[in-house]
Amino acid sequence: MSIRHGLLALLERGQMYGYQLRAAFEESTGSTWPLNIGQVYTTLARLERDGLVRSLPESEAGQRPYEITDAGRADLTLWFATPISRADRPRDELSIKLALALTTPGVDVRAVVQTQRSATMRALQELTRLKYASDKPEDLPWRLVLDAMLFQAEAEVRWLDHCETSLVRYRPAPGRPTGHPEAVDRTDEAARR
Amino acid sequence: MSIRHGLLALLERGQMYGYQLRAAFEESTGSTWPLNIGQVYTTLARLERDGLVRSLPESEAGQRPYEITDAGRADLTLWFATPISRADRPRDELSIKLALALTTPGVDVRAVVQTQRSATMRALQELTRLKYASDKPEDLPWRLVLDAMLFQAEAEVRWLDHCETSLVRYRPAPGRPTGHPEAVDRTDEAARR
DNA sequence: CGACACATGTAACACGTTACATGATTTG
DNA sequence: CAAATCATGTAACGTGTTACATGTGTCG
Repeated sequence: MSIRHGLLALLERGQMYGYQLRAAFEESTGSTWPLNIGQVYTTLARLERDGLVRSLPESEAGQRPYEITDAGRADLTLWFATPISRADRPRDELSIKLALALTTPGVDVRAVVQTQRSATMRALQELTRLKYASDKPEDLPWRLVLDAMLFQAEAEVRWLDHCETSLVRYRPAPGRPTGHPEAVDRTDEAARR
Repeated sequence: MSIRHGLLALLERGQMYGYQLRAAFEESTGSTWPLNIGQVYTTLARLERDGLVRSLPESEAGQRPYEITDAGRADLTLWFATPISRADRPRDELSIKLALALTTPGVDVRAVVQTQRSATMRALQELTRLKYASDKPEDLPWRLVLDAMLFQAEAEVRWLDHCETSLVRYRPAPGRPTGHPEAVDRTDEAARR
């Protein structure tokens, strides 16, 4: 649903053809999620089928611009007016992974948490670097997208720490022992940082 | 990729058939993301095709259990050992929406932000209620999944506030005026809460 | 008996990615 | 000229959702 409405929003600024739409989309969102061109065309075809856009005659240079229709404008207005609910977001793979790790025999949950934490911390640094060492400091849309990722990564690190803390007191369900009984907690908990 | 590995993890606990797998998956993740049964069967078929699980003869009651193979176990181990990177997560529809709202003519960005903020705050309250008024306080996997959602929702609210702050100083690109010049900021900013 | 939960599957569709085919234009 | 970029499309596949078809077992 994301791209569908994204293209509609871009077309609200004026007529554009596929290649332009991809460039505009990536520019608006800071090239964080590259948009593949094939999907632009298939999405445009679906939008036209649904009456939300209208394709215009191909130009002499072989470009086929599209324009938004009234129905498309209505759809777009609705999109902007409707908040995105938790329910219609994709499953969070990380929390599923952690939840399942807890009940899967032979998995060192703390290792999983720590590996993820390192990766997320690295991502955090890279994002911070991008934020300050960039050539487009004036670009508010881009900065907000970047900030969203920063906020999310920070929350993830906090959650991972929270998981680690919770784990200390966790008595695994019947199965093989984990190799780190709770008597050890103070030692390596303090040593790791 | 999420469910594929999720099913593998569940099968690592022992043989199970489709219906059981769905129940176990939903129980592990707190029924937050209901898993549709059709997908369980198609995913199992793909896993079998790829040699990660093996289907066992149908029982007298018409149940077809599956067991994980060595290849499946290897795949699962790799999954747990590999952190989930920012790159392979789905696009964040909310930040795309906000980014595009900024450059779409006729959109009241502040209204979009505030509507979303209200919705997210409501979700936050509901999650908090669930956390404390639940009949499964002992269930660590479920609690961690819930906490992940709480952390994310909190981060989202902070980000939305951050957006609103950034917006105050934002001078929209050439186009029609927004109707709330910066001279007004102190008034409605204070009145809203 | 009839309704409901259990259980397996299939079909159709939306969305996303990768890869390929095909040309026009620009530029070193 | 050759290579890169611009530009449009299609095919194949993975993943996810909804809906339907089908049958068994249980319980009021």
